[in-house]
Parts: sequence; structure tokens; C-alpha cells
Amino acid sequence: MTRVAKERGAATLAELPCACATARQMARGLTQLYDSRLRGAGIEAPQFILLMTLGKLGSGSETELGRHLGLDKTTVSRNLRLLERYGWIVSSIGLDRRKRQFELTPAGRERLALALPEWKKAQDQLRDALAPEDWAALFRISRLVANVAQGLNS
Amino acid sequence: MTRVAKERGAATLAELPCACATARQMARGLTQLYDSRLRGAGIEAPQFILLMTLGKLGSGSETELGRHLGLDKTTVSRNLRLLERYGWIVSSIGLDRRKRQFELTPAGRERLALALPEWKKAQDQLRDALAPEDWAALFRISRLVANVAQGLNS
DNA sequence: ACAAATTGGTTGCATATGCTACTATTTCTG
DNA sequence: CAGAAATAGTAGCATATGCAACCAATTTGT
Repeated sequence: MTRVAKERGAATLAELPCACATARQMARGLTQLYDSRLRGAGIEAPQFILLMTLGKLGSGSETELGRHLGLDKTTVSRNLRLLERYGWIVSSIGLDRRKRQFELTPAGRERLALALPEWKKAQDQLRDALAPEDWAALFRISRLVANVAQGLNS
Repeated sequence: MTRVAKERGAATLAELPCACATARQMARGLTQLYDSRLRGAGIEAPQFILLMTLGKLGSGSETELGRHLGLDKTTVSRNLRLLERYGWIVSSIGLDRRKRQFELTPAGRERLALALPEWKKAQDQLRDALAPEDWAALFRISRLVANVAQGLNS
């Protein structure tokens, strides 16, 4: 049982509940949960979320999708390219020739339909494991903090 | 909690509040917030968290650190190798010759001391932007859901 | 109308993450 | 004790993520 001298600095490592660390751990845990289900439908959480968002919006540009998901535009760019390679989405150039509009292909809608029941299983599994008020708080806090952080970052 | 399986309507794209998506978005937002501060100290959130955890534990093996952080052992393996390359940690082989024990070097402690005030700035900035009860709920929910997900994944 | 600022997107670079499969070591069992 | 099972760590593969720098197209300010 080693014990390093810790009576040096003021607020040392003793107790550091880091909001970032705990939030990241939660996100990783949930990602693994959803991944394990979605994998049966040949997709994983990040791509599913992107595909789902595009389906919800009908169509969208990279920057637009990035704003919705809190993702950097370069990340969206590369992730969309993957979905395009898989044939799940197509892109077209808009009137504003800088913009590329993306939308689902039939194959993309098919994949989404295949994945939705698996997504639901994961989501229900989590919900059943939580008290109703905790389930609600999870969404409320996640949205709130995501928005606050977004604001602080801009 | 009850695990009564209720019949919940089939999922449509209309509105899909995905716990995984919102949690990931929050985690990304917080990571960017903490990163932007920590970068001034020559480190970013993931490495800071790992270094901090190692400092808190005194020493630890890969698997041990992974369990603490909810990280896959292979991820910990590579991340630790980076910290080692930077000279912030050292490893030694234990009695059980499968295990490698890691601990901070003086340079690692120095880096941590340099980063702690920046970490605190980010953390305070977030706390100030949240109502006290939301700040508390953030930790409670993150820990709770991380634990629940961990359980469901194993 | 034109130069400047803004906006949308891509490339290069580096790190982060996890799964599968594999090796080495230790522990468990018959 | 010998073989089986569990454990610790690593390599290969693929995706995810974001910053800085850059180019192209559009909008703005004068």
C-alpha cells in the first residue's frame, strides 16, 4: 500500500469529481449498450444516430447536421462519406453551390428500419433499469448540459 | 426496480429521443469545454483524466484502470503508452508477471499540477452556468447511468 | 461593382475507442 | 502434477473525433 505524499498542493487529487470524466464514462457505457444491440442490424450507434437524424430532418447539409448533433463539421463530413460509401445516403449540390444536401436512399431507409427495433431494445433495456424519474432526469440533464456547454464553447 | 415489460408503440422517426445520442452529445460538449482549457497546459481531457485517475490510485494496472474508467483494456493500453512516451508515467512488471503496474513520474506530477488549475476553471465555468440542483443531478445521473450501463453490458 | 468577410466543405494530422484474435502467465481441477 | 480455464496485455483493423489550414462560393460593406 504505497502512499505518495499528498499534503503538498492545496486541492490535490484527493477528491476530484470531474463532470467531464463522469459524462464521458456514461456516454461510453451507453454507446456500448446500444452498439451491442445495433450490431445485429449491421450498424453501430454513431452511424445510426447520424442516419436517424438525417431521416428525421428529411435532408440536410453537413454544417446543419453538425449543429443538430453538436459535432464538428469535419467529423460529420467523414462520417457522411462512410454512409455514402455504404449506399445509405446520397448527396447533391444545392443552389448554393458550396452546400451539399444529403438524404437517405431506399437502402438507407431499409437499414434504418432494420435497426430501429434493435435500438428500441437497447433503449427499453436502459429504461427498465432506471427509475422513471431518473430516466426523465437523464434526458433533461443531458440536453441542458449539452446546450450549456455548446454555449460556453462558442 | 421493476422490469415489467410494457408494450410501447413501435418506434418511428417522428421523435426519437435517444438516450445514447443525447448522452454522447453532452459528453462531446463537455470534452470540448475542458479540452479548450486544458490545452493551455499541454494536455487534453482524456489524457488528463487518465493521469488524474492514476494519481488518485497511486498506481494501477491496465485492467484496473479500465475498470475504474469504464474503458476497454486495449484503449487503456494504448493511452497509457502515449503517457509513457511523454514521460509522464512509468511501468514496471509486478510479481504476477502478466501485470504491468503504472505510476506517475515527477514530470507526470508536474504536468498534473500544471493542468489542475485549468481543469478547475473549466469545471467552475460549467458549475456557474448551472443551477446547483442541476449540477448535482449531472453527477448523480452520470454515475448512476454509467453504473447501470456497465451492468447491462457485462 | 469590388474587395473583404463569411460560410460550406475537405485534407492532413493526431488522438480516442473498441472488437477480434493472439500470446504469455497464472490459477483451477481432476 | 498435467491439462483446462481464467486473466493480463498486445497487435491488427476499423471507426470516431476535432483542430489547423486550406480552397471555393457567397454575402456584405462601401
